[in-house]
Amino acid sequence: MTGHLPTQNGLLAGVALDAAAFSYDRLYTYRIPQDTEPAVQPGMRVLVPFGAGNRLRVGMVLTVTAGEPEASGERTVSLKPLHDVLDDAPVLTDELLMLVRHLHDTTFCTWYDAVRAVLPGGLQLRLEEQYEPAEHLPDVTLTDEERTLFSAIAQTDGNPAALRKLRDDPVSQKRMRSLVKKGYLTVVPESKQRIADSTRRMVRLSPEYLAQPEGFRPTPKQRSAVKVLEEYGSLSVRECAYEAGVTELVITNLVKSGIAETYSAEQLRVPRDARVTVSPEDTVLSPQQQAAYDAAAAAIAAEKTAAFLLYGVTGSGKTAVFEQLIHLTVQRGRQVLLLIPEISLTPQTVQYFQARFGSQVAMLHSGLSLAQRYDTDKLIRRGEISIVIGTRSAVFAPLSRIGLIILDEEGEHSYKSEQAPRYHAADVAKARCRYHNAVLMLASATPSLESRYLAERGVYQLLRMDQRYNQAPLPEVTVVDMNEERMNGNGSPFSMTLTEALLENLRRGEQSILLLNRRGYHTLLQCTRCYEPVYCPNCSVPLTYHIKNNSLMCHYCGHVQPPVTKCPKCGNDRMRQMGFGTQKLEEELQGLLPDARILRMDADTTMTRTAYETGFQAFAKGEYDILCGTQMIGKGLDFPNVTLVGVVSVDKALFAGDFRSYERTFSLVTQVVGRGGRGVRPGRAILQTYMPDHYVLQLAAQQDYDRFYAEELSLRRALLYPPVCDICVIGFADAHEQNVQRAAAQFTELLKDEIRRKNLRLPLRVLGPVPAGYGRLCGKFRMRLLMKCKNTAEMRAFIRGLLERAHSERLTQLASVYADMNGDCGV
DNA sequence: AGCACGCCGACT
DNA sequence: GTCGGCGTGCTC
Repeated sequence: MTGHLPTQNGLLAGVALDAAAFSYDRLYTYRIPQDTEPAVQPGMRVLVPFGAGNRLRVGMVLTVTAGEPEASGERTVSLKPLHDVLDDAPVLTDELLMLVRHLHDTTFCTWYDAVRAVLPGGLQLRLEEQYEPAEHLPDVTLTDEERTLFSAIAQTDGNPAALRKLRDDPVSQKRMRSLVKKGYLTVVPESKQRIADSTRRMVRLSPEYLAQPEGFRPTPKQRSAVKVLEEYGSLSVRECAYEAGVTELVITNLVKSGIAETYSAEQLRVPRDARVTVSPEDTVLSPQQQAAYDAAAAAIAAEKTAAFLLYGVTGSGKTAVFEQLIHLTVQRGRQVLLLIPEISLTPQTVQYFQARFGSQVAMLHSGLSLAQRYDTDKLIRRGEISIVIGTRSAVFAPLSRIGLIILDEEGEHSYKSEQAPRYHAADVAKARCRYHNAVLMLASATPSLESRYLAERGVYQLLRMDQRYNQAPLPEVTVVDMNEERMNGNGSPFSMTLTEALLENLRRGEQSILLLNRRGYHTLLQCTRCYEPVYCPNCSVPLTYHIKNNSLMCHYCGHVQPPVTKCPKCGNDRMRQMGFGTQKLEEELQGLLPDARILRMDADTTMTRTAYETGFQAFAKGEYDILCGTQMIGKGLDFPNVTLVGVVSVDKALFAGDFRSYERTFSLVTQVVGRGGRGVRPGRAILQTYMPDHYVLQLAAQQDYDRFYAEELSLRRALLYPPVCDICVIGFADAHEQNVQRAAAQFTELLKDEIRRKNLRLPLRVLGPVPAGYGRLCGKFRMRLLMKCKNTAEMRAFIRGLLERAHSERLTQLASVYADMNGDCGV
């Protein structure tokens, strides 16, 4: 209707803004000035003016379009232009841009949340504001303080360090703002990349010297440096000085006199020295492994998108199948993404694959420093990496020719992000496989109900490996009723059966693994009069006593305090230590078996990854007799000498308040039992419980996944839980309980109203709101509203609408609100 | 989130 | 009469 207005068919950029709140997050359109250099493309970052104050913000260009005449007119005229282009070339590929859209469509995040997830680490920009005296000083009076500050700023003469000092001072910060307002200072934002390429200053003999050494007269010290250079060719300045036994000054002079020259060389902050020591050609697969391999290999060769669920019992040799599929994919000139659930598993997995594929393998996980991540991403982009092994976030690795994506232990909940964007790695992997015509392989000894259900419906092709490699029998499992032990007067955490088995194993020089899902020494400190345990001041969770630092700790928020001697509730001065954790377990065990060499592994002892690695290696080498710890010992590589697995107690995990509690416990027990008996000797497992008849423990003891699946599925059908529907969690959190309750109540009303107003026909059942498992965590009260629904685009749009209305009706001022499709419903 | 606009009470 | 309190609405 305004088409008659003069329009230049300029280019427009759709920009995702950094630091945009959900309520006003959308793609904003900016005019691209005609002479912009370099040419703006999707995937480049830009600086744009935003809001009434035109403050500059970082944004990511997602689209570039020609300004259409009909959409232009008055609107186009008022569009603001881009302020600056921050990248010379796109930092996101078309595929990664597609993933940004996918994340935004499926996970209730802001556009830039999605951008941040796919943006290679280290490329994150920081916006720094520099203050400069204005060119034309306005005629406004200043206070004395302002005048003093202004002349101080003028005196720094643009020296960044001096300016930063002034800027970081809270008192001058306020005055700076008023100086800006009065027009004395202008703000010049500068975007800084946190990590840059690392280079080393290298030195070599100059061509002039090499052509005519006689023409130069080095001093004796210089001569020794020249000797080193003649021997090594080129090396870093520091190394050269060190080798020659001189200071770096000598090298500087050597360069001055024209004998040598320096240049800078790229330095990678990740090791690149992996050697191939094992040929994948030598691997021989069992018939079952071969069958699984053949099915997936056919799809890889056909370069057709396909998804497989590899159900392989513990010890069936899934890794060898992966290895062969990876070998095939790489031979065909395509790349592989191998995802594993935990950082602590990466070193072993990487070692295994580097021994077979050398330095084509790279590791990518959140434990890397920003610099290491940056360098790894650089190598991947350059195409020097064919195989990326990593945890959840590695699913965004900037590979360009993916042929195969493997998710090992696919049911692990670490594959689901608990922060925006709340994506599941498998979902992203599917999107990438579709884009690349690649093969997706989900693998597990205990596939998630969801995956197994999809396999049944033909979405995934099910590949079964139900025989253990080398026909090693599964451990013989004994279930011990701890109620009987108590009645017989055994108050220790170890039943007679387990004690005897441990002794027997020790005598035979064989190794044992003990699982307990409780960290710390005692689980809690309790008053002998009112029985009240000592709680964390931030969370509604009892504190755990740790003997090593003699303090009470909270495993949720990290709170540490000295043990109390008086009950905080009733003032009684007799406190008692209750329950037992891994530390106490270790101590009791040592008392029971004084000669045993015991290794404890849990989140406390393995704070550093190296500790975990060395611990595992030491155990594998036989330096310990018994490994005891929490869930983390349930995974990991084979320990052939382990012939006894003891589950001290997992009862509590069955009632964690989440509809997945049974599934998780089944999976944990099945996996840890499967750790045993992998070598030539048969294994046995002892499962201690106060609920010996509980079917989940019974089925785990029998390693009967199929029956567990059938039982659990009928339960989920009856109660309407995934996989027969989807669950969207709406979470509320705030420091004040009342606010959370009010926000949750208001949201529920709003939801009812929207259902009525929009005449929603989609299947939907609402549960709650209910307080989350523990009322308070990290000082915040939490509540949850569960929406059983179908995860369709229509439903997601409805939920997005709810969130938008919650924001516009200022419900978010009471508490923070988020939506998470198929996220964690419990604790 | 930040900024402007706008509509009311406390002041020179 | 005006300065400034913060409720309301918008951000290409």
